[in-house]
Amino acid sequence: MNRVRLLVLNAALGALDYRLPEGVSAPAGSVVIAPLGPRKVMGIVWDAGSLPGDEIAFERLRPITEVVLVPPLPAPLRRLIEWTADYYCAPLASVARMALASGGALGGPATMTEYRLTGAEAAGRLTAQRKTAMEKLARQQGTMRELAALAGVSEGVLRGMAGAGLIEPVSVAIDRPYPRADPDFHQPGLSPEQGAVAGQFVAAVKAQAFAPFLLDGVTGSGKTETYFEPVAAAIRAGRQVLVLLPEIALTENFLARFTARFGAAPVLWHSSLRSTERRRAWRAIADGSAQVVVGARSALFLPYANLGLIVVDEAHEISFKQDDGVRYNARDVAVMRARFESIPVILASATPALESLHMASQGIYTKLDLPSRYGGASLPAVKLVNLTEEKPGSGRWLAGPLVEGLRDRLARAEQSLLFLNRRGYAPLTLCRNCGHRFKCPSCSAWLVEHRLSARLACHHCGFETRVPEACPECGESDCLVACGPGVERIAAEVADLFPDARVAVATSDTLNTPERAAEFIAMAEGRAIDIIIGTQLVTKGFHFPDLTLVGVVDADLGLEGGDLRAGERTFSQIAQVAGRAGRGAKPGEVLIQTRHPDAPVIAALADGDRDAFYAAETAGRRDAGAPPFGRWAAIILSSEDEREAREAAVRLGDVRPRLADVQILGPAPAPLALLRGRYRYRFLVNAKRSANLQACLRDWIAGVQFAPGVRVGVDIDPYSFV
DNA sequence: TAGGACTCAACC
DNA sequence: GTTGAGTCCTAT
Repeated sequence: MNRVRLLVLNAALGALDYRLPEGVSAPAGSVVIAPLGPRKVMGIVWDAGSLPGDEIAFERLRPITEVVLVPPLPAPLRRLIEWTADYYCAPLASVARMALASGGALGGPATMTEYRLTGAEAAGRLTAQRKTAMEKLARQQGTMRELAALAGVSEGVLRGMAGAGLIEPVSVAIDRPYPRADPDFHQPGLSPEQGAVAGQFVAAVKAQAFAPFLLDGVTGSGKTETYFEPVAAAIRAGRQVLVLLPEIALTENFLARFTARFGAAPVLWHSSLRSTERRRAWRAIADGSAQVVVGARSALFLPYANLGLIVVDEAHEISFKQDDGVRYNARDVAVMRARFESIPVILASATPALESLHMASQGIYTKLDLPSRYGGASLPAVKLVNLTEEKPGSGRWLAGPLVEGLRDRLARAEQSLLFLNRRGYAPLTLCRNCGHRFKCPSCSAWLVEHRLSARLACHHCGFETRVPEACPECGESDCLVACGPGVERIAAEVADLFPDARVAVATSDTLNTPERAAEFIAMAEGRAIDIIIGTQLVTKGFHFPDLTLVGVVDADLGLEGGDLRAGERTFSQIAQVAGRAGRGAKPGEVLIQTRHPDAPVIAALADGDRDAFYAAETAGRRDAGAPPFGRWAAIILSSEDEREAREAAVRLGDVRPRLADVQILGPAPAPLALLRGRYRYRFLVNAKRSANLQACLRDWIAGVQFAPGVRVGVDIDPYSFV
């Protein structure tokens, strides 16, 4: 019987049965278009008997409209989708949607227009710009945008040249092949330690079996060069590699190193790809021609035809945890994907997550260490600046020792980096006259002043407004005061202290495109910047040889709020940013400003004693029943109506399961009680490892019928506690 | 009485 | 999630 069960890409529907027209074949994993009521939906043919759903008489089934011409999703990916949906309590369709990149990668035009020189002589005189373009574009072909970049002229100039018949359009297939990576392009000289580790990785790639590794090495120990060897081995074996990076802002430096090693850029995947690039990458990944894919977490669910290795770089990074839509942790899902694909996976980090270290200590992951700093550069000396003794002046945030350190580096023509994980100028603006505080209209959060753009912005929902002249509450003018520091304010302080210093602010606001990031890196490497002031964006990836001083403006900032991983996050963030100092021949120094020099995290940073920190943190987690010893989950109930949200929370609370190994806290208003116009109530669930947490949550929630406006979100292993 | 606001159930 | 049908209400 030609009945197929589809996983319809619609979270509320899930499985629906269809009829396969005569002569049409669609094996499991096939992507199809099917009629649904008056419209069409995309779906995936699922394995017979593995999706629960109603059985409907064959005569009532409607036929599938079309089988999409892409390779069927491979079985290991289908298992991964099932596992992810089950583990994170998410609809199968929402997970499957990530594999299809929301479907946008599938359709679309098959050709695009590129341009090349016609070879025609210019009639009459040639403008200087056209002349340059003619010279630079000899034997080149590309889109207007690409050619404009190559020739260093605007697209307008090129359009003019097209009109004059100097360049001509050519229609090319949109899915041009990517340049081939050459595993032997440039063999690097590895240290004996690196060589030994790389050898184990290469053997694992050749073995083609599930093998999870934890690559533990301090910043500058050459982790990237080391894991490039198994990447090369996979390329040689004709298999694909996925490298996950936490932030796309990091890729600039990574791409340069990759290209130097393999002679070609890898295939990039991230959420802001243009639709044509997305389609091209998706198809190359699905047909196996994309050799190495470098991407953000969303690259994890793509339908690789022939995956041979996964690398998760900076594996401790919390940005691998997705906090909207399907709430999954790409680091953990990467390990599961490697298991389903029967391939090795490498988690690389200088400050591994406690969970990863625990897996290694249990013998589940193989831990490999890269101890010494590659090239012999020494680790920076760390000093604490006690802010309760060394008080910066009023409206100032840099204490004496840090100011002296900056002065010293300026005199020696060396670079400094100031780290403060807070964008904008000031996190709170209030009225001196009436005490009015500027709040976001749709979130329970202050508006952050951004002086560069003269705006007040909400960092949760994107709301922005001009900074008003007068207080909207009392009407008084000239009464608004900025409270607390952001990077822009530190930059102002530095400019005031050292008017001649060349200062750059590096945040997601200022480095918001690859071009701007590249420009910043070029300036920093070219020593056109004396003092870099940045958020977490600057904590990793960058390698500036002349940077010898790192100042942490407020080490206590990340410890506030008291969420589970505050200590671990602070430790890894400051350890990472400290690793930016002294990467060249000159030794580095790190100054950490704090009001709590005795806090375990801060003391461990000062002593450079990672093991002491991990030991203390492990003990704390064990006592709290926190991961890796117990498990946490959060349930967030939200509604645009406060009363509706509260009532839903109370009703769910009334039917809470009473189990010995599951403890339920709440409901309580979430710390962010209002987010994007929705009122939020929260339960926290702490379970022993013996409990079946997901089943417990599913049964619990399924027992309550919620009002239509109420959304129920489950967050397994939450990172954000707001 | 046309049209808007709203609820509800089906979608295979 | 999206859609169309059904219901109720109001402005004209």
